[in-house]
Amino acid sequence: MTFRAPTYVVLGMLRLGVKSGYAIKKVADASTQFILPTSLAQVYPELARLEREGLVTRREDPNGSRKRSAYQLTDEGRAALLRWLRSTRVPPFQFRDEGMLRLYFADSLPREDQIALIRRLRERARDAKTHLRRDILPSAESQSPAEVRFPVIAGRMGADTYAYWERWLARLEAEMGKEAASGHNPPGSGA
Amino acid sequence: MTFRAPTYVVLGMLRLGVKSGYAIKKVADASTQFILPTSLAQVYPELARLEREGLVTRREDPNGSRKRSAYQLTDEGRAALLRWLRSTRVPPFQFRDEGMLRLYFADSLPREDQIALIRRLRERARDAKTHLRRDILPSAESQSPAEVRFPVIAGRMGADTYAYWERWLARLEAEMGKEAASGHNPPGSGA
DNA sequence: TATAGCATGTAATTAGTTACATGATTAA
DNA sequence: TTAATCATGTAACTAATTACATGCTATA
Repeated sequence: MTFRAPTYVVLGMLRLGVKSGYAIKKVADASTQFILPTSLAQVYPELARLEREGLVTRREDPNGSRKRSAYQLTDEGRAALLRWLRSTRVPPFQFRDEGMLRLYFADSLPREDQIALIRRLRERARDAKTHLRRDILPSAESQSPAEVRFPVIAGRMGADTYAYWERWLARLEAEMGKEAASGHNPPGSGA
Repeated sequence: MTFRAPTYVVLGMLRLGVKSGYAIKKVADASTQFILPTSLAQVYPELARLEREGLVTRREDPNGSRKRSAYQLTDEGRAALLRWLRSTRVPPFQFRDEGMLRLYFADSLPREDQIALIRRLRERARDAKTHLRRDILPSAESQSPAEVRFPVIAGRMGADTYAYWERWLARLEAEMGKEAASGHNPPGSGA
């Protein structure tokens, strides 16, 4: 049995008291989404597999006459989550971001379009920051009990990172604009 | 014909004057790797496909008696790269990072292990920063001609982001350590 | 009464990685 | 002479997304 990150999204959500597959997807969309997107076609097979392997148990939990399954961690499931959290093997960072890849190859563009690209990246960082601070963090702060602090900490790390990128790209944009205004145009630039 | 990010790694590398599939992989490993990892099993079929669709042309380019293919962009290939760079549709940021996911679920850990997790994440950020600044950026600065600046800019953005995370996590680590030392232990914390 | 949301799943497709296979050349 | 690097590809597998399919319930 091998586990990947989506496995631990499911185990972690169950640990936080989320019970059904549908609810895991909903809560993930309003929280871990910004770290790792999760789809229902991952969640349901993963729950079935975790049950087969004894990390979770399932019971019927109908909502009125609408049927529903409630899952909870077994001791083994809790242990697996802890082992993962404690594991010293942390995979390397990688941005996997198409926007940053565009920045890498931006030399092919004329100066004007380079600046436009940087502006778009900055605006995206600003929007992501605003989204996290306005839509994600408040609900995480209010909905989770006092002893649950790390969802908010992780959300702040994300929001602060976007804010950092916004500043970083604003500075780059300003520098590029100044160069363009002063007529400084390095040879070979442009399409 | 649909294109994804790996397609543009290939087109972008060809635009920068890299010629063979093997060389694309090598250069990517020393540059775009930190944004988007690239494997040979992606590069070769992608080159074949781009040739079929007329975005690149291939010619024999033997190295001594060892055979080799040299690819270069067609006008259509250059246009496709420019269209992508100019496209206003920028996919949303997402971290896709297992380390940050661990942070999100760290409430299950006892205080001591929470601090250890944060320390590991900080050390990983420090190592990634050092790697970029020491191994990646110098070669990008020396190897690329003067009119090619964006590989270095993207590399700096990456390195500065890691440096930011290092500071951010150091601050969090210090705060957690202080709380632990002062005996402040919120109810419900721990495994 | 019809739309949105709750709830659970499978099928098909697309994407990506790892392993396999081959062979030449160069440097230790 | 042997290990590393150059060079090109395919096969097999693993992972992830999108689309499909179904049916109930609450609300506008």
